Amino acid sequence: MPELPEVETVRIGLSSLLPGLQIKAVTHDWPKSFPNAPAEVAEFLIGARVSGVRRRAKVLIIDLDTDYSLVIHLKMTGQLVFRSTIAHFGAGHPNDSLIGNLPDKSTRVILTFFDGSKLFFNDQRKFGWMRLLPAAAVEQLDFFQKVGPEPLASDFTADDFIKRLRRRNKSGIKAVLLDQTVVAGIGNIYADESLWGAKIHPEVKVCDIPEALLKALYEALRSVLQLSIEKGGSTDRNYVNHEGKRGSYLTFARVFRREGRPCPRCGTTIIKMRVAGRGTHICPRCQRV
DNA sequence: CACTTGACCTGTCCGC
DNA sequence: TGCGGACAGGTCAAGT
Repeated sequence: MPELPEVETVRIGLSSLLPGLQIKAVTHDWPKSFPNAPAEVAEFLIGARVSGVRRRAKVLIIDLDTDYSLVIHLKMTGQLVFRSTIAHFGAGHPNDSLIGNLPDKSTRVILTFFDGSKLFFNDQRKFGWMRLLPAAAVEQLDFFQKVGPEPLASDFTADDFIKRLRRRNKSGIKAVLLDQTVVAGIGNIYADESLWGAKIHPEVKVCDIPEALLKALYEALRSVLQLSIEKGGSTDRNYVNHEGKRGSYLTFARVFRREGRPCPRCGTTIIKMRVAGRGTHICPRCQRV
């Protein structure tokens, strides 16, 4: 669920809060959430100061002044919530906050800083993880070696996009969009939204899609991702930002989670189907190619 | 090789 | 009300 716009929203939030903070303590209740703790934690995490927060694909990277980095993948239900003082560890406004007192039963890791603030890594389904790695080792991770380009990078062109799609010419377009080695950061929500935008059926093979439609898909994908970042991402069930607040993109979604409701373009009822093993939302009239 | 399926997990929702 | 099963869907590994 956290896809590129959700992780980017968290990055933006934490970038204004974490740099300069010094780590005092770490607790973790679920070994797989922090698999290489505690081996190197005492030496390279405790006492370290945060020097910056980055994102690559759906991965968040918290850089430390020990030349180590915390690499974090939220997978489906991960949350990173920052609370500045004990007084604020309680619930936020009920209208916009999905979580209350922290830690709660899905808290896996807590970073405590010397000023009393805390960063909570919550993960209901325990698929997410956090790893402490030498900064130089981060880009050597198998995932980063294979992951495709950032779709919002200024130098990522429609030609680049189409060339990469063409390498999977015989595969269905949705499966290709979800393949992180083709383009980074796209998940189920933005695959469905961008395919609707370009009027492409998710099961159509790449080789059967006209060039002009692939170019439209490039434009739709970039504008959907950009809009979602502006709206703070999508909150379907679990996603919250660094303040524990929901994102509002789904208010603007055209097809995702809108089965049974009219297509905003032609009024045809949106249907839900299964493509590439995922719940997939389409307008059966608009998306016929 | 490319695709599909299963595993990793928990919470929610639906039908009986 | 309780209970089993389907479903949610990011990524990797194993199977077809």
